[in-house]
Amino acid sequence: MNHFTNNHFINQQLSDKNNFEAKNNLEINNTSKIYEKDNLLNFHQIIAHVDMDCFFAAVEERNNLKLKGKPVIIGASPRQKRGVVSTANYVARKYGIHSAMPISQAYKLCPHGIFIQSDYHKYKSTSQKIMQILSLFATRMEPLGIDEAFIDITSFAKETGDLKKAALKIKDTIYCSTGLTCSVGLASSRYVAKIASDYDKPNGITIVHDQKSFLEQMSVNKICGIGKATKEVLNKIGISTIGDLAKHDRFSLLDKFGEHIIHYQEIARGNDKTSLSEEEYQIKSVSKEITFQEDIFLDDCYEYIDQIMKYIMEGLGKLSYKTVSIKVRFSDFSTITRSISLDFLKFDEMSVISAASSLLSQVNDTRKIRLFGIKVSNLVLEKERQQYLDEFI
DNA sequence: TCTGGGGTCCTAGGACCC
DNA sequence: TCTGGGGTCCTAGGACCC
Repeated sequence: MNHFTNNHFINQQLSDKNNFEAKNNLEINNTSKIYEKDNLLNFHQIIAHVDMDCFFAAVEERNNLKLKGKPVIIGASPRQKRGVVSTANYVARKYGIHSAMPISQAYKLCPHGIFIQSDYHKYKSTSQKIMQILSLFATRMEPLGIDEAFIDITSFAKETGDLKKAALKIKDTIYCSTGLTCSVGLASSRYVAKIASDYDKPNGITIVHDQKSFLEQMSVNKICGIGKATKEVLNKIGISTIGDLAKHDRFSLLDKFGEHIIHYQEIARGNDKTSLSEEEYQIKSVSKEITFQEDIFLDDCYEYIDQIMKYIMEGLGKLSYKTVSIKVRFSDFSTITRSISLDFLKFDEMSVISAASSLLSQVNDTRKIRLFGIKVSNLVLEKERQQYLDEFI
């Protein structure tokens, strides 16, 4: 039993890690007491954060039953010198393998593991199916990457009248359609819902009725947006838990971190009232970068421009762009970017190629290079580009 | 240990305009 | 001769997310 189920302002954590079917018979922990004033069902908005469990690895396991029970590691090939782990299933995690770990290290930890190179297109089609299902329950929806999303389920939850049932319905529908499990967090704000979905993984449901007691003892970096760098600075001034951040003097925070820290403090205080965006998601940039197996000379980067462009044009589809950037990472890992905004919106390949070449020619450095990439941004839909052209003519 | 790749958002300084 | 202030765009770098 965890400390939250002992708390008077109870947050429900409902889990069954082994048997998905048994979910339907789940009971709320007997010690739970839900005070009406703290019942999430009575809040003006109910946000669910749905996070697929070890998504890439789970898709591979579903497609190949022979993988069941084995350590599965998705990412670069272990034969490659450079590359990292993208996703490791729970069996692989027992060996100490985790996301972002160098693949060479993962191989040392678990040489008999099943290493699979990630196939983004395969995962993308499953992701689309999941997003479609989620939209059935949502009045508003914000995907976050390929395998998770926030959904506003206020109406659905209130109609159902039971938050646990509502969460189970979402999980069931995804499972029946894709064979994959996910973890769900329910709260009155998106940030708390996100922390909640992470609280009981995999295949869990966490419902937060009282944000304050749920958040108080957690490390500040549980808040999405507070990473390693910010955490270190916060720790130095005596802030280690979300409760500490909530209590800290606002003006001294403003001094050290600037305006944006106030939003984080409001989240820590359980005051985040922002709702999900009504606008449809539109991509803001398309990029492609390559890390070379062996460092190369600056002059050799030109050879890769064509190859990179193919990816970018594919990703752009009907979007026009205005800004072209290049990124160069040297062998010592220091990185520079150079960018240029063109006079007019463009949609052709040649404009990127010539802009990227020209930016590259302006880099004056003799160090060898481990990564080269191109990005286009300031994207505009074809329809809007036409309007823009009409105004000019 | 040796650090991918695809994104988003923020900050800060400078240019430029009114 | 000295020089405000607001707004917007551009560029570079960095933090952070999955």
